[in-house]
Amino acid sequence: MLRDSLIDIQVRAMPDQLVQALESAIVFGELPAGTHVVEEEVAERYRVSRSPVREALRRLERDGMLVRDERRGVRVAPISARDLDEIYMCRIPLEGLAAAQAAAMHNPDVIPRLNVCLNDLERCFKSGDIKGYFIANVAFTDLVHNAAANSTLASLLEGIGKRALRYRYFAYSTAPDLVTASVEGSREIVDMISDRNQTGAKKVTEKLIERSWKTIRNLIDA
Amino acid sequence: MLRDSLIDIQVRAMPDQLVQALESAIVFGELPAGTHVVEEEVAERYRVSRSPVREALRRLERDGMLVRDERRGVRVAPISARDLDEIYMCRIPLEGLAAAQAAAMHNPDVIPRLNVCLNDLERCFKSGDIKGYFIANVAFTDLVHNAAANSTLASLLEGIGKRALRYRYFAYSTAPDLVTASVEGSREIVDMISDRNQTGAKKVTEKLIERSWKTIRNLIDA
DNA sequence: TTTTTGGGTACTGGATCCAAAAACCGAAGT
DNA sequence: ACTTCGGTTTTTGGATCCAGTACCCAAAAA
Repeated sequence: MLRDSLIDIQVRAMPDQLVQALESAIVFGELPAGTHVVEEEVAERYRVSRSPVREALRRLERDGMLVRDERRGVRVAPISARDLDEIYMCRIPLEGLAAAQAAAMHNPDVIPRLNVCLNDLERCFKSGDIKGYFIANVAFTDLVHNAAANSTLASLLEGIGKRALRYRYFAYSTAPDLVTASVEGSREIVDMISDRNQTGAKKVTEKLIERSWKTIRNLIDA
Repeated sequence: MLRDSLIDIQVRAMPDQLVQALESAIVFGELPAGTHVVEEEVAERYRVSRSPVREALRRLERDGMLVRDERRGVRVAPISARDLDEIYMCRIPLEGLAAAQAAAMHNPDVIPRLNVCLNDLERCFKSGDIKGYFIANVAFTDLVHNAAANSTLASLLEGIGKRALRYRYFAYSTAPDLVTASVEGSREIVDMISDRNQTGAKKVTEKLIERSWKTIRNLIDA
């Protein structure tokens, strides 16, 4: 039908786009921690009214990217060692579970897609394209999350994954050589998933994240 | 001044109140799964405009209590064995982590408070007060979550905890004797926490939740 | 009788609008 | 010079308005 071919012109709802835009601005440090975000300004900047902006801000608040002072507006969430610890403590078991489930499901056509991602990852790593590396990395983890076939788990991970990304971008952009371990680890995870090795996938994933945690932590403390 | 004495009647923000109200209506089955929730009706029912209602609905959607069909509004999320499985699969490691952290922190004055909760739990159980039992149970788990001193973890658990509550209320109200295991398990958890036994607390918690999962699952399948 | 089409209705999503709280600023008084 | 008070401005939070879309039903066409 004609409708079917036209229907996806309306790609995404407006608040989604705003969330996307603000989110990456926060992750990539264009909006530094603590910046006061004013509804009216965002609305003007993106040529929309305050309604969709308000919704977008609420969502970002819920994801922990923004914090709200009642009746005083929102500001970009501060980053801190404490916050980092909280996030990673939660990420470890959840990412582990996702990897294990992905291995358990063993959807045959995710392996090639994971490999494609892996290549992107390596390419960006070698060419020193930090931002590109992060895009590829998000795509990779998203694939794993989807392969786990648990939308509840996926949405939990999406939220804290983004928060983690802030710290990771901060860490990797100050010490670019950190990505090495990440690339290796990702390859190991793919191996475990294609072997249907649930506990293996879980263990490898948890180790990788734990290591990432420690490394970032050291960098922040310094 | 008179104004000052009146001003704090407005204890919480309006959307919060709406979330609270709708949430419990959903958990306790007053709004059955699939019910179409119309913004205008809710607004009229609670004597507010659509703005705060919209925000409340967005939040409930985000927590998985409501689902949205683009441009067609929201309805109460359907319940299903699949959904139950997703929730519990996530709850197990997270609740386990929370219990372990609570044991690690060992804030001395949470133990008596947990015991108070435990008594409430037992009393409601004995008098067959299902709804009261649930209130006490939420208070209990909230205490554990707070004792873990990880607000990120707490907020993750708050979200899926509520979704789980729907299933638990459904299960317990059809087979009231199920609560027995829950009361015992809760006591064990308190013991582990006061012994500062992290792995023990984790194990016991995970077991308890896993058991609850299986039981509810059987009931749903039937 | 079944399918299509047109109009009417209902509801969401976005844009204003308005009130009230908080931040800002400047003048007066200590 | 420093604080305090009062008015002004900014900005949030809630109410209302308007446009666009999906749904329903009835009438016309096949």
